[in-house]
Amino acid sequence: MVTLSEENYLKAIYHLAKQDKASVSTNAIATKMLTKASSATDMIKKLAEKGLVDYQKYQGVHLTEKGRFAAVSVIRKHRLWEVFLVKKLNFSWDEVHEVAEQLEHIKSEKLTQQLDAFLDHPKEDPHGDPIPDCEGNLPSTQKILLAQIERAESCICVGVKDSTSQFLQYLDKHNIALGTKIEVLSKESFDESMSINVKNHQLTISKEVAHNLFVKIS
Amino acid sequence: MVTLSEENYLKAIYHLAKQDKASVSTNAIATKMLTKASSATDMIKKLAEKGLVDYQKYQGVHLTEKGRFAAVSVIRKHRLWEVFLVKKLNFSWDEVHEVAEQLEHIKSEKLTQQLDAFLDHPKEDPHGDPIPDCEGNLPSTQKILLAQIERAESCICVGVKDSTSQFLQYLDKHNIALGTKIEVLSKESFDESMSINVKNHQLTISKEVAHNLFVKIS
DNA sequence: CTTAAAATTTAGACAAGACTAAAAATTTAT
DNA sequence: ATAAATTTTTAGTCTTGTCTAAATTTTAAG
Repeated sequence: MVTLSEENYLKAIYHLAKQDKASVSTNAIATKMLTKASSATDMIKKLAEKGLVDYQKYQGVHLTEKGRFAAVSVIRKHRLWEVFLVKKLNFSWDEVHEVAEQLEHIKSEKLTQQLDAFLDHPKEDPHGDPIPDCEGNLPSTQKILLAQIERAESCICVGVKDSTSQFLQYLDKHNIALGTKIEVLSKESFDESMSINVKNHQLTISKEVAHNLFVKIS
Repeated sequence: MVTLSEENYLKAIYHLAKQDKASVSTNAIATKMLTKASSATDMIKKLAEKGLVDYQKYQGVHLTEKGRFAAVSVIRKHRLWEVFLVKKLNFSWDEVHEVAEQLEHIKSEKLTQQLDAFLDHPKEDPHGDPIPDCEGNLPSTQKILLAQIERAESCICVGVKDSTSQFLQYLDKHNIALGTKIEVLSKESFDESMSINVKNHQLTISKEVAHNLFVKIS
């Protein structure tokens, strides 16, 4: 049995590990969990005890296969619930995170399966993040950050990196949603700001925005 | 903020108090919570501290208005989720309790309201129990136990007192569901067993069954 | 290669919720 | 009305997850 707290740590480790394949440091975990390094160390020991992470003192951790599966299972539930909230209960994409953080810990195989079916086996959550299947497989996605586009080119918004409500509401305000076509007009080398066209409106976006929008070339 | 454990105690106290208006004893609470009297005492003190119950040493507890509202709110969520599981996710009425015990603790006003609307403001859960409205009001129900019927008479099943899966599966096996018409043919004074007719099948039910089925006279 | 800085772990403490054993209050029975 | 039985509370302990402060290890700088 994996506790609620353990599930949250596993999720944090999973998200931190995705970036590079190296081991995840105690400090990184503590920062992500908004807790102290000593608390992270304590939890790491419990996770290692249960075979969910590989751990050597002072060397950080790796998820084991068992730990990765547990983490991905929680992420699957989180994203399915987000879809439910938006599609069925009229939540907007900036309101779902907090509630999904609670719902993701509900333990019932049948519930998850039936919810998945009820939603027609969605492939992505409302922020464009892929939903793992029940075996823990994630479809590999071909998305890049808008900031990585260097020349005038057309692309489609397929996801967000930052899903705080501040950022999502900024996107709403400028009519940018998943599937929205974005034409890059120019890029300012001085501050990395970009001039783009969205639905026939020209708009200048900052480096911060460009670094938090995932697109695919269209 | 009311913790998960506190919510469960409040629910227990609410259910125990319904029977008679007298105060609820420490032992009764401990028994219902499958815990020890000393643990119940500890929790009672916390609830009293938070103004959720009135408590005097050795005299048992009463829910305060605040405590009653908190309890009813949890019961409202529990029953709404049960409806969701049966109506939308194809759970049967004997499978919902355990999952609803988890879902009832999710904290989000908006979630509860939207769920209620999504389900078309149901008045009863899948076992015939009334769903409190968002202000904590419960419709008063006019149901009696089948065992209280003394003579040949026709009635309709409107609820169950025991909702363990053993009992619910017994009812399924004999084609008794909410809304099913039950004709009482005779009652045996020796053991309180009853002879009834359900959908043109005659059936003898024990005292135990008759004491756990709610009906209304039709 | 040695030392200073940074990261990590250990030790000891605390709050929530539970338990056991023992003490105190209430209820029941004679 | 008092003794026995039952109920309830208290005292002290345990586990989980957290914290602070101190000690240890690793990393980085010179």
